[in-house]
Amino acid sequence: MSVSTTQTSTSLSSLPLPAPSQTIDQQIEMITRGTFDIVPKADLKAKLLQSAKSGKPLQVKLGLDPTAPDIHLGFAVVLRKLRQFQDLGHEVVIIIGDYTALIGDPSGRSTTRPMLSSEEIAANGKTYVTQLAKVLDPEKTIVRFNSEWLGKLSFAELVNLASKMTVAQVMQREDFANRFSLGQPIGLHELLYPLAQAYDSVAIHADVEMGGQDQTFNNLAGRALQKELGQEPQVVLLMPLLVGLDGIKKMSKSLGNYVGISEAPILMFGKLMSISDSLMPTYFELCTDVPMEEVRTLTDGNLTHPREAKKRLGREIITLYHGAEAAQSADDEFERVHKEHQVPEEMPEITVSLDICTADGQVRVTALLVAAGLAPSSGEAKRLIQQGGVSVDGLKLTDPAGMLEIQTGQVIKVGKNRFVRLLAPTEV
RNA sequence: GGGUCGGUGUCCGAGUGGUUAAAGGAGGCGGUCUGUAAAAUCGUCGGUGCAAGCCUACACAAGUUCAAAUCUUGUCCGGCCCA
Repeated sequence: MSVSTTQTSTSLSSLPLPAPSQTIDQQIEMITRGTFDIVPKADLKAKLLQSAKSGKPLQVKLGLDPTAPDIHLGFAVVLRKLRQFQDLGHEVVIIIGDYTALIGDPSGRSTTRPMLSSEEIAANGKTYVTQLAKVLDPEKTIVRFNSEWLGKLSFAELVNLASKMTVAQVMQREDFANRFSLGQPIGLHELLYPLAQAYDSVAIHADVEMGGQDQTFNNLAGRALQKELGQEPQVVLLMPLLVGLDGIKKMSKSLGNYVGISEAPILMFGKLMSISDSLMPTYFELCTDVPMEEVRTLTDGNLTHPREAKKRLGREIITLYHGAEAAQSADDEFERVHKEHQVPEEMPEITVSLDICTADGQVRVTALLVAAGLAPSSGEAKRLIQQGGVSVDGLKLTDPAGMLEIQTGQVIKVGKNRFVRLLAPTEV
């Protein structure tokens, strides 16, 4: 039986549904893992049943900004859930919000978002496809841009759409309500965002919309608008926002508390080892496929030493993105460096520039740290040295005004885990 | 359009003429302790310089003053109230 997807031209394929080996209830259980909320759960079951009966895959929507993609573990939480749908035979529709971004000039301040040209958007779209392929199945992924339908809306149509929502409804949204009560500005256009996103769901006839917990309002708006316009409303599936390495804020690149899925295994491992113990259960649940029963054993301090559990966590995650071998060697390397206090095998190498050297080949250590990128300024370098945070070949530096004779192979260590190997200056 | 309040370092926030590179908090960074966890604890956080020092900073600009984050004027941006 072949399936025809009604509304798309960019569909990468239309595969017949494989007969899933799990029962619907097992599928529900799998999908439910880690979710923050499913609204309403009963509808999800109904949709899954219906799809199984008709052989027509569900359209699972995810909306994204057209900014340069940056896939970290937090983002991957949502993607991995989408992947589960694909593994059950359903189709994922990625909507790149190029049009919503064009409207956007968020919070007005000094950071005017540059308008993206259509070429840039197309380029970003491509990048997305490659990046998403690390988690998603490209065969079952459709990428669409919302300018396709939003750009065609006439003002009259927009007004009509806008009439489906009230200000009070929009102001329910927590961030709007907060900003309003704090006296922070809210641009009128920002109120249109939920509407625009909701219309995306209408345009593609979404069956399920995935999103982070912070998207609750927008996604529910989609559900409401579909109902309003006579479509069967989508099920809204919300994933919690993964807490970042700091243990407090959500993982994001701009906060610097993230683990990118393309990062070097060793780096990933180190970052994951630094998370707070209390984060482990969440990370296991959201970032790995370790069965929940086993997770409970791993995260019970009486049954498993937290350190071992965390190492396991690191290996599991790295295995997903780099393979089991890379995971094991990252673990081994970590042991060497942190347990046996050896120098890592690989580290950045810096060739010392001649113009910071004196005639007899000496370098002021503060200048060296700055040149090596280990300190942002010489003042900071000085501080690091004074506080005993810098060592050369294992010897702590004490004099911030000190000089050093460069020898190739010298290893500079700053703080606990920043290493650089020096290469002697070369004649130019 | 009118009235009114406000714009301080990464963020929050004190400071209403000099001793202010600017209190306090958050956060960051480094040391000790550890499991590169948490908690605790000590130190540190504009730039440059080996240093003395110099430079740049309290929205922007001009001014008053021996001296301005602090006073005046203008500009820009924002909140609230009224229309």
